[in-house]
Amino acid sequence: MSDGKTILNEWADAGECELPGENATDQALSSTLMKGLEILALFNDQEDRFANSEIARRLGLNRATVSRLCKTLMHMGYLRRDTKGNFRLAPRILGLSYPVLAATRWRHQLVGPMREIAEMSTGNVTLAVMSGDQFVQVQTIGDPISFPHIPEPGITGPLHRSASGRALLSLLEGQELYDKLAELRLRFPEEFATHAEDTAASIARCRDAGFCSSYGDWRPNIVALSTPLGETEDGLRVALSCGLPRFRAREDVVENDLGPRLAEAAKSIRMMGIFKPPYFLN
Amino acid sequence: MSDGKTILNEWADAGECELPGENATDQALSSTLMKGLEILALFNDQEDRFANSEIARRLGLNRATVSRLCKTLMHMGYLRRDTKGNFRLAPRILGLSYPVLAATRWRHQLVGPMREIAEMSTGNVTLAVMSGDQFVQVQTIGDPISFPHIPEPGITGPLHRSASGRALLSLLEGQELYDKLAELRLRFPEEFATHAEDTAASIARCRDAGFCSSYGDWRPNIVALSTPLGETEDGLRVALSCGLPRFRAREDVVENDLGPRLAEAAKSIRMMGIFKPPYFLN
DNA sequence: GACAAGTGTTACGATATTTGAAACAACAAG
DNA sequence: CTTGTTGTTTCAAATATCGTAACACTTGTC
Repeated sequence: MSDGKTILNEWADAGECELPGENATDQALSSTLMKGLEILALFNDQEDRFANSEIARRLGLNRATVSRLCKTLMHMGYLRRDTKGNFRLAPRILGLSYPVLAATRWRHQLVGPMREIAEMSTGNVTLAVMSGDQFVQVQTIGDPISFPHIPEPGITGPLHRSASGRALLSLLEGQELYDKLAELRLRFPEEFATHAEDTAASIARCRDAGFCSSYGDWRPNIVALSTPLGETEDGLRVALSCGLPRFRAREDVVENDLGPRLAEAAKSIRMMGIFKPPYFLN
Repeated sequence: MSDGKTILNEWADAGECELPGENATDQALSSTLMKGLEILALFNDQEDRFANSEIARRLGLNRATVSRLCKTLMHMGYLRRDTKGNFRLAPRILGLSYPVLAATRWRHQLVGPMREIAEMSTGNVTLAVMSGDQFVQVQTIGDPISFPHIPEPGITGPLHRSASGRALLSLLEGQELYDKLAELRLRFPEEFATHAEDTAASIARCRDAGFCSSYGDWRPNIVALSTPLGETEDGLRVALSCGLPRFRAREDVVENDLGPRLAEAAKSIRMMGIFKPPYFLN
């Protein structure tokens, strides 16, 4: 409780943060590179193809500019054209990810425990790491059929509006937490305010009970549980989460059975010595 | 046999291809975007961190330029700094890949058959697609421990110097094959010549016997078998491959037992109707 | 068939972005 | 305290990028 209040105070302080210089076109950043990356980031699981003009419209760019950038991206092998002339991501883009996957070998050791949790909860189980103002799933266990989205490494979501994200936030302390919250507030002003209390409560819950829950905060029909695992030696913050379709998740079961069991599983995973434990666990 | 000769002839023709205009700085390509992407592509499973000056040295760029590009990449969330100040890929880069994974749902249907092959062969089994002048693994089954590299989606390799790549090449016919070979020859002039005969033989083998084999052509200590599956509706060419440590792979077993079995498995996978079958299977 | 509206690409000149040199601070090694 | 790194920033010069315009195509309508 008092933890929650403390956080909310830090929160309020985070109101006065660096507005100056941010909205002006940062002359130290390469705008061309940004545009190219923004094109790649446009694609998602719902929209896997784009016409040139559609890209131009969404990013507010000239058609000619998009044409040249896409040509470059194709030349580099990250974009392809399908039979109808639309742009698609080329499989080669997976090659950029591989070094990250290869660097996180500890994932493989957690597959066993994750499977157990998946069976116990009859849900999806995921491993997420913090990356900037998002979490990124790096390992998933689950049935691709029973869910609307396909559980795969690479799914990203908001830190402040999801169980995984909040468990990750609970791993931060002091200045670092302060900075991250300021960043989030800056990036999503309205959303941040809406979810501030829930986020604070979830962070406190992670510290006190070892897990937090979210009822559709991110994906409307998914109830999620998450527990902070800790930090790897190379500085990645990791959380373990579990997702259930809403209709199958009774609140009292989630809070009094599943949650504690997930926290328990996290505890035994921490015994493996992969992670530097959260600061609040002595 | 005659097929192999035909290919070799096409090969020879491929000698006279567009040298002009290629080496000059293509004014239609965005150089800044290319530099940024080259920075990201620098990382691999062996080298997962770089100092600013090291990047500058490898890409022949000014330190100041690299500083600005990396700042941009960090701003976009694809690069991070570790505690020692080195640049690393940020997990968020996985997010770029997810749309590709989500678009290839058929992968999941093949996990079962792939498991069977893995048990049968006691090796790694992978699903690879063609992307530009490389193959990219999109699904892997196997033991991360028994191999020097970690089997994961995102591993890329050469088309002309690997079993997977050659099986993929065997899916091309006519002009398309011609063009692809020309592209490969242009990009790897010396390597291409060295492996030309093996590549031609492997492509012929895929047509005749339904599989091809490679004894360390790509990874020195790995013997690989591969079979072409076909083409998906959205134009991705797919091959199914199997890798074994060399010491465990007796050549006669590979050629007379494992190979035919892999080809057989491919045949039954093709019955699932996911792929447009190779042109040479009427 | 002819027309109109839309798309994607290529020139080309103007302009704005990027570039490299130089200076700086930080740091490590001698 | 040097000396040699490294990473960042500034600034003017230069170059690469941008938008306009024109082109060839496609698509759909009448």
